[in-house]
Amino acid sequence: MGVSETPGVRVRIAPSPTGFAHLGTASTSLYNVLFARANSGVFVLRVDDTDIQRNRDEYEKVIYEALHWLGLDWDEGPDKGGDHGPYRQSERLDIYKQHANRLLEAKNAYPCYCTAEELDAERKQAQLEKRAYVYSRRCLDNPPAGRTEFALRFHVPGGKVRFNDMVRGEVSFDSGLFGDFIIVKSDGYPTYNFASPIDDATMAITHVIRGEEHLPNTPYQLLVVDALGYQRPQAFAHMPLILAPDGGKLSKRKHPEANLVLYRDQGYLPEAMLNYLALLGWNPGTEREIFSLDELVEAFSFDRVQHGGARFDRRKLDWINGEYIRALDDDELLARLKPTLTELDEATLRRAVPALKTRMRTLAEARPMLEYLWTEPAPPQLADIDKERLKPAAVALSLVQGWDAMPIHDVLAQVAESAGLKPNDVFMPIRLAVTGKRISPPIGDTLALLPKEVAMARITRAME
RNA sequence: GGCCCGUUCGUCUAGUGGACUAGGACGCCGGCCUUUCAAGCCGGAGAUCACGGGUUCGAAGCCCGUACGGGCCA
Repeated sequence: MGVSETPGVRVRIAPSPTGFAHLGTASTSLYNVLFARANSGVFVLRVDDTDIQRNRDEYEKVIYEALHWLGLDWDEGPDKGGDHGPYRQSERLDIYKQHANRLLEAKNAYPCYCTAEELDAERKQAQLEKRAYVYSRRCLDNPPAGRTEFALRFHVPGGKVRFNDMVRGEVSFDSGLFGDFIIVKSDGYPTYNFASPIDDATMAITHVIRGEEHLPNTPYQLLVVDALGYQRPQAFAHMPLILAPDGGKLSKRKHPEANLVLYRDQGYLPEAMLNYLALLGWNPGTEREIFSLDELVEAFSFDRVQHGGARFDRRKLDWINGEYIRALDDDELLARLKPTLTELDEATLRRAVPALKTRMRTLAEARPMLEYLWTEPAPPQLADIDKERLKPAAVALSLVQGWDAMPIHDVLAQVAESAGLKPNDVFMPIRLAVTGKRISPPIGDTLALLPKEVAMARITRAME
């Protein structure tokens, strides 16, 4: 599309391994990958694990697994290595310490001995006086003596902080409103707004593409970068949040459906998922809706990204997923279905695929459709008239040449016609007899997928 | 509470001052097709463009305010 490449692009995601992989992580990763690929850049995975004390490895793997499922692979990361490691924040504590010392020496930071209670009091006082709270700078001007426990505060120089956002254009904040913020907590751990810009700078990240929730953090991080004498990223892109159906942020706690692998387990195709995620907050400016990853790389641009959050709509996802399933060729669909239907032999499944294809929005919907093939259904309660209708059908079926969908269907259609009935008057009792359900594949397929003896036995049983 | 972001059919969105009697998609409703369910095709309902001022010959689109929603900080 004539979009010129930016050389040397390096982008990153920095997920926290705090449980399951979140939809937002998938979405952010996707946009990073799109940008990296369009610019022949490098995609870095960094693990933001400074807050986590337990089970780090496991949660990290959960994220890897989810991203691999989507086909969003990274070039550098804890598991892959690279020239800008280490890629876990927990392994970079020395780096943060060095940088903190630099700021301390340059008087861009100072120790703060205030207790939580004192700070709280300051804040309440400000609220009482109805003015915006900023730290009093007591520990800069006149630190209390005799205390040993301290945090490190950044000495905010004041003035406007401006930066370029590829989604929103130039953004500016007044740093006079910030107050001196904490960069190292009293336990020695860096805060997010300290660690993150250091990582980005030392990892030579050129473009920071992340969720809109980080927009207010950006000026703090830029202040740190400037004070350290690093180059700022060339640009940021703050992507709209994925909202829950109720309009709030999709949170891990309140919304179990934020869990990415759930969608895999429920039978969504990764390529459909990516397609839908891309459309949440972005549009191509045309009426086209279906895009492969490669096509997204081609079509995507930040200036067509929405500024407000977008609600996650499962129904639209369902539709897109159905489109992808229908577009799969039979062999491919078979391969995707196989792992979820271990009860069935491959030959049977292969025969079922064509009939299933237009009937599924998710892979998981194949199961209730085919369950009768390995589970004997309870004998149906048929009305007497239906039992009567089964009799000529059973006779005709027993005489059928070749147990295949087409001849079976034709024979049953004849039975109905010669009895002066609508096809469904005959088909439905058979469907019920054989599957125990009102919904099943087309009648010929429903029968042909079962061995003839089994099908006949179920029909006979239903007539009793 | 402060700062920031946003507000067009139920949802995702098109729209960058006249082509807007506001377009598309999902969903919904109806019809056709049909063997149930789907798929497919055709049609329909659905948005006083959050509200109030202003600028302009002309505003969904620009400016100001209000309301509401969301995010961040504590």
